[in-house]
Amino acid sequence: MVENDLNRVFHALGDPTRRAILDRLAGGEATVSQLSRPFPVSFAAVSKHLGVLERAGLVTREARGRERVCRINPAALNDARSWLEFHQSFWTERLEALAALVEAGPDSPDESR
Amino acid sequence: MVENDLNRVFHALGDPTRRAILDRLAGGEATVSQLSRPFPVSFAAVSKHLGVLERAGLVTREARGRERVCRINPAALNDARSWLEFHQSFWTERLEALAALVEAGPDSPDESR
DNA sequence: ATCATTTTCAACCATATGGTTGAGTATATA
DNA sequence: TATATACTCAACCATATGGTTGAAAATGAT
Repeated sequence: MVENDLNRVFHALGDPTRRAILDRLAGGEATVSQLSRPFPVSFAAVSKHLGVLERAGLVTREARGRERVCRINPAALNDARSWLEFHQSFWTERLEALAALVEAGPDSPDESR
Repeated sequence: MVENDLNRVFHALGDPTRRAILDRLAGGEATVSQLSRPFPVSFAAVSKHLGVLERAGLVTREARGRERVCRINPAALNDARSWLEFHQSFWTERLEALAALVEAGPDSPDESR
């Protein structure tokens, strides 16, 4: 299920409007109309984006009267960040290993096969 | 341009096959056919995925004879990780602020209005 | 009760996406 | 030279995506 979540999270983050919505939400909660105001797309489009973000777990919508208050839920970013960090740490390790090899001496610089 | 890169990187990471390719590549470089072997899609499909990953800067393809050697380039993950960490650190700060408020005393626990 | 506001939903459209197959190109091998 | 291998490219297909507009539903205000 983490797999599926990662799909949804990364896919949600792949759209600039949705990232902008999250940026805005980082400044505090907001209603759908407050959120949609600065964007050059229709109200309904923003509502759809919020649906995508909500399904990815990145945003929660809570009814308050006739409004929906949206909040960011950065906990959903954890899996994505873990994934990225795993790959980056792998890279760091490899670079360090390479540097160690290079420093150890130019005798066996190539062990790629 | 970072914007555009983020679009491409997050979009590329949104597909499970592409993440699996990166996972595989984390184990070391591989040719396109080596990469495509374990996947239940056609050779051409994997080649396309590699194109997406390459355009996102996540993978490099280098010709070696008739083969293409693919390598992961985790440096491209930097922007994505920065973006995620910004939003998470924001969140952490807010949580800490909330915790501080709660500890400070139950007199003004609700300032959400 | 009526009207306005906020939001979602449904239908629709153009384009993007991920997949296929088949042809084409370049390199290795017989 | 002929043939097999590794790969990309082009054309095509089904579905997903992001956008629109126009109801519809629920709540607030008069």
